[in-house]
Amino acid sequence: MSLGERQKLILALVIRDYIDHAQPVGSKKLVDKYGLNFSPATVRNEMVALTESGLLHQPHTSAGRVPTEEGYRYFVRQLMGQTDLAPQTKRMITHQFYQAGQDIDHWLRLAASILAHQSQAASIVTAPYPEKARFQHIELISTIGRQVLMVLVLSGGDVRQQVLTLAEPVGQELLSTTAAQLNQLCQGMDKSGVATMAAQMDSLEQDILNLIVEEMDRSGAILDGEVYRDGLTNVLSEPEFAEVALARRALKVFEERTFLQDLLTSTILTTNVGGVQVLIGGEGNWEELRECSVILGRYGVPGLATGTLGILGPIRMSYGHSISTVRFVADLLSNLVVELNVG
Amino acid sequence: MSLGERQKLILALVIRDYIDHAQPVGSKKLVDKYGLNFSPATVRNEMVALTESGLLHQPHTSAGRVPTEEGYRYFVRQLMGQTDLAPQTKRMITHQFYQAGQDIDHWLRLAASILAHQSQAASIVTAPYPEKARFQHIELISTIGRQVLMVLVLSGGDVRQQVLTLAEPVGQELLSTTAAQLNQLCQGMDKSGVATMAAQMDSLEQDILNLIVEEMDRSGAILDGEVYRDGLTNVLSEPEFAEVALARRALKVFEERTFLQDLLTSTILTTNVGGVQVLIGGEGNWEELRECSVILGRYGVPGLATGTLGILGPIRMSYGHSISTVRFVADLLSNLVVELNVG
DNA sequence: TTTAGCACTCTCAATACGAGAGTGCTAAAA
DNA sequence: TTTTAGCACTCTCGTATTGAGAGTGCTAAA
Repeated sequence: MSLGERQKLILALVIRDYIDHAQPVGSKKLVDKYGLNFSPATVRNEMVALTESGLLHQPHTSAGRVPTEEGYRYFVRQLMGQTDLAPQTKRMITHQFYQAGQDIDHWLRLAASILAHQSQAASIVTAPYPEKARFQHIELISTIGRQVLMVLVLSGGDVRQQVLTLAEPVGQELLSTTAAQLNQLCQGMDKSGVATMAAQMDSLEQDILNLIVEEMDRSGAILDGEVYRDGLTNVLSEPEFAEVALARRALKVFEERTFLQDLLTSTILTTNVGGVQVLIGGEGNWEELRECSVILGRYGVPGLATGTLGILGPIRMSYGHSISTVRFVADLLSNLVVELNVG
Repeated sequence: MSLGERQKLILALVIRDYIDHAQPVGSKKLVDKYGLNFSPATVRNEMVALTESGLLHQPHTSAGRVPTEEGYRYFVRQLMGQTDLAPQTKRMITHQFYQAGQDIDHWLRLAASILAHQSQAASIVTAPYPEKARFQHIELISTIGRQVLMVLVLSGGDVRQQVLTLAEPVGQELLSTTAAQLNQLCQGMDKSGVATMAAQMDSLEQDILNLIVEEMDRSGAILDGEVYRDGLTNVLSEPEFAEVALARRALKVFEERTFLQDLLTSTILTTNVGGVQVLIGGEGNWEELRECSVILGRYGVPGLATGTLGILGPIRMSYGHSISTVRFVADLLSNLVVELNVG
């Protein structure tokens, strides 16, 4: 599909205008508004061509044109070009992160909030997960009665905690020496190493090592940790979701972990850190996302720890701004991951 | 306001029917459907009285009656009586919790899911927060570079973790001895105790103690920890939220932390553990909740650790079932808190 | 190749109208 | 005194009609 320059211009204008006003755009309006130096009739001719190419669509014989999903895709991939946030927006966002201090929980929550606010869409951010976990350190802490808190530090500064209930109370001293012993034995081991070690132990030590293996296993999972969501109600203000059933179906994808898991695993695998995936109109058999677009990005340090972030909004979305925002926030979070790891 | 027995019966039937069908209910229908042994005309007379008392309302001259907010309140407080979940429902819920193992994160997530599913409304569960925190144990773990992970165990098995960045790298041995030392010094202290202790220390120890004080401070806050939400999209399937603007306004209360904070603090303070508060139509100046009802409960062990749970749905909600569910799940969570503390 | 002119199509808001449901009132029955 | 049958009345809601407005496609001229 190769379009003439004028066709590209008209397509871009139609899409931009439609994104802003959610109204079919007609030939006359287009010429008037953007001061084109050719006539409405010419625009109409080009529009016929664009409609035949499947990039535009007429809701009915005598309405203006509306972009099709294909049209949006062409726009995003060929026409839009690289966009960037306004410097002052960047400063503003950076400043907010700066104020959030060093707490990763804060950062992720803030990231979700900024994404939602900037794009006026629903946003999602997953905590960074380490890619290849190695044992680094363990502590065993007696809390109450037979409950023991195990704190496990994996490579990359990833910290897990887990409560285990023992058959009978054990004093803190014994726990401490056990922990020290395990620390020495397992230093730097990966999952299989710890697993074989577990096989050689018995009772208390074995239980603990098995628990460690279990936790390390989880590190492979994409959606293990907490998921930060924000702006779910934003999508409700878009006119395309005036029909609540549509809104409901779309939001369900973000609300239900199983959907989310599928969505993230299927798209994230093909996305590099710093890269951004745009899914328009549920392309790729996402029936639930038929009326939506999703922009997903990945942040972190490959091979160490990476996480996912993204937004969900109507197909009629300001792609340039949204993509830039996702990319920018991803960069900031990546920096955080680096900082936390390098110290 | 004292009603005759027949009026009470009619009011209850109208409300029950309206809850099920979301349609104004008329005199004839009522008599036919529930086999009343008096005539539609009689029902009409009683309805006039109920309408004058402000318990029922006619959308227009010739429609059936619809409960007013006052009507719902009267129903919930005087007519409904104590309800309980069906034994098989209880078993089912208990079973699900049983399968969730001992992970409190799992439990809370599951609680939100069950509340949402049972009531077909949006649900919310906050993690339990300890009421009077005492120092119990601390561990300091070197993770990467100058980053040190502090794991703090407070009374009641409440575990906090916090990362602190030191001026220069410190070895694990020094960290361990420091931790051991602090453990000895601060055992069982409350916040002010730790604070005075901090004043007497210097450098590393002081920094750590101050961080501990900060964490203990947080224990007073109602909405500190994670908040579990579920079923937000349920609300969208209710006909009263066909107008998306309404749905949006209602959901915002659950989505935004500040609203939620206000809501929980203002209602929870007057609710005992095991008790349930019902807020119908945003009574008490909750403009955002004008079209909704909220049922809030409290779980945990007073004086030790308590948390909040609740649901948000349309005013036309099945109060009996919802209240029973909130109460039942609260009980289960309370048991969990007890178990975790007693071992 | 572009453009002016024009008939044509389709939506949307406003209006009208009849069916249906439910009421309130009155007078008779219990 | 309380309950009920009967009936006229009211109001909503779905359907059909209509006219204005916007935008198109086509044709013929520039």
